[in-house]
Amino acid sequence: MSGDTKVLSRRQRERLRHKQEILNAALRLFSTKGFHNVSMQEIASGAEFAIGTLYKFFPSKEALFDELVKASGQRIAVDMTAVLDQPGTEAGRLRNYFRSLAGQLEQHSPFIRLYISEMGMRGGKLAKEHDQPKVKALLSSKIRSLLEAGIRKGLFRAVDVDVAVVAITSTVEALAFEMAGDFDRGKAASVFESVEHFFLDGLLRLEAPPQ
Amino acid sequence: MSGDTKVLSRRQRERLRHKQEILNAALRLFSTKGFHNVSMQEIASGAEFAIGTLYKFFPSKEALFDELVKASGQRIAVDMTAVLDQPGTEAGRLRNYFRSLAGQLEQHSPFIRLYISEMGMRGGKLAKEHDQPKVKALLSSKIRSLLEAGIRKGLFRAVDVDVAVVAITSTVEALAFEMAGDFDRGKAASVFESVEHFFLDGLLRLEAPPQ
DNA sequence: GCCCTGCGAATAAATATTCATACAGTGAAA
DNA sequence: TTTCACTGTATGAATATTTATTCGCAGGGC
Repeated sequence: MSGDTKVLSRRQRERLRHKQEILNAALRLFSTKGFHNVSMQEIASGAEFAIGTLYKFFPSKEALFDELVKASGQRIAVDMTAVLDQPGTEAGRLRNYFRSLAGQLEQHSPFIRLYISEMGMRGGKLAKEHDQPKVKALLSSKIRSLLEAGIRKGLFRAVDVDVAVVAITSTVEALAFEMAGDFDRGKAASVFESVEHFFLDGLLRLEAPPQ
Repeated sequence: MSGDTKVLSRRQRERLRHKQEILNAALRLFSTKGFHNVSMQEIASGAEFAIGTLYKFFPSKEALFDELVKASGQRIAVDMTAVLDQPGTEAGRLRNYFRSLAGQLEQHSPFIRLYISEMGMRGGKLAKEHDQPKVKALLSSKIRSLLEAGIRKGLFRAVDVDVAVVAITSTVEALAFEMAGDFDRGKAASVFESVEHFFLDGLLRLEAPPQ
C-alpha cells in the first residue's frame, strides 16, 4: 500500500463495486416502476444482496435515490455541455444538439426515463424535496443563450425566447420518455431529425445565410 | 316523492353534495401534493368528515382518485372539443385553441396540475393502472387533423405532423403546469399568445393568404 | 322504534429499517 | 504450514413506522 489516496485496496474497490451494483439495480427498477413502486427488498434482490446490506451503503431509500439522481444527472450534464459548447453558428450548434439526442438517449436511457418521470418539472414530493440536479437549468440556459444570440445576429426570427426554450426542452423530453422504453436507435435518430427540422426550419429566417 | 328518477330526495341530494365535498377536498390536496403524499385522513379533514365516512362513498383511495380524474377529465374534454370544433380555417382554429388556454387554465387549474403531474404521459403506476381519461388522445387527434388539413391545403409548411403534435401539446402542458400553481390570468394570456406566435408564425407559409 | 349516517379507535397491510447472528478474511503466533 | 482470535461484511427475521381500511357505537331523522 503506497499511502497514495488514489490507490484503493482490493477491499475498498470491492466495496465501491458492491455499491455500484446496488445503484445499477435501483436505476433499472426505479426507471421502470418509479420510486414509489419499488421496495428495498426488490432492489436488494435485483442486486443479489440481502436487504440489510443496502443500509450499510445508504442510510435510507431516499438517500439511495438522491445519490442515483445526482450521479447520473451530473454525467448527463457533462455530456450535454460538451455537445452544446462546441464551436459553430447558433443554428449549427442547435443542430448538433438535436443530432446528439439519439446517442444520449441510447447511453442514458434508464436514467432519462427516471429523471423525466420522477424528477422532471412535474414531480411531486420528489422534485420538491430533493436537490434537483442542475441538468434542466443548465440545458435551458444554454439553449436560451443560443437562441438569443441567433436572434441578435439576425439568423433566427424574433421569438419569445422563454417560450421557445420550453417548447424545445419539453418536446425533447416527451419524445425521449416515449422512446426510452423500447429503445430503437434508428427510430430515435429519425424522430429527432424531424424535431430538428420542425424547430430550425421554423426559426431560421429565409433571408439568413444558408447553413 | 314523485317516483321520477330525476327528482332526488333531500337526503339523496345531500349525499351527492357530501360526495362532491370529498372530491373537492381531494382535488385540492392531490393537485398540490400528489397522490402519494396525501393521506385519507388529510382528505377527511379537508372535507370536514371523519375518515370512515370516506369509505362510505369510495371503496378505496384509488377509487376516489379514479373518479376524480374521470369526472374532471371529461369536463375538460367537453370544453376543449367545443373550442377545437368551432368552424374556421385551420390556422384560425389553432389560434382559437391557444387563445382559449388561459381561460381553461383558470377554470380547471387544480385538475390540470393534477392531471399533468400524475396522469400525464409520464406518470408511473398511476398512469398505467388507471383508465386514462381520453383528454390527451382527443386533443392530440384534433390538433393532428388540423395540422394535416392545413398542410394539405397549403396553409402550413410541410412538417412531421407527429412531432408537431407532441411539440404543441407538451409545450402547452409544461407552461400550464408552471402557471397553474399561482394563477395569474393576465400572465397566462400573454404567455399563450407568445406560444401562438411561436408555433403559428413558424408554421404558416409566407405565401399563404393572410389570416 | 327503526333505519340511516357519521365518527374515530382499532385493526390490517405494506414496507422501511434495525440488529443479533453467521460467515469470510486477515495476520500473528505456534 | 496450520491454527485461531479478531475484524469486517452480509444476512434476513424481527421490529418500527406509516397509512389504508374496518366496524362497533352513537346520534339524528323519519
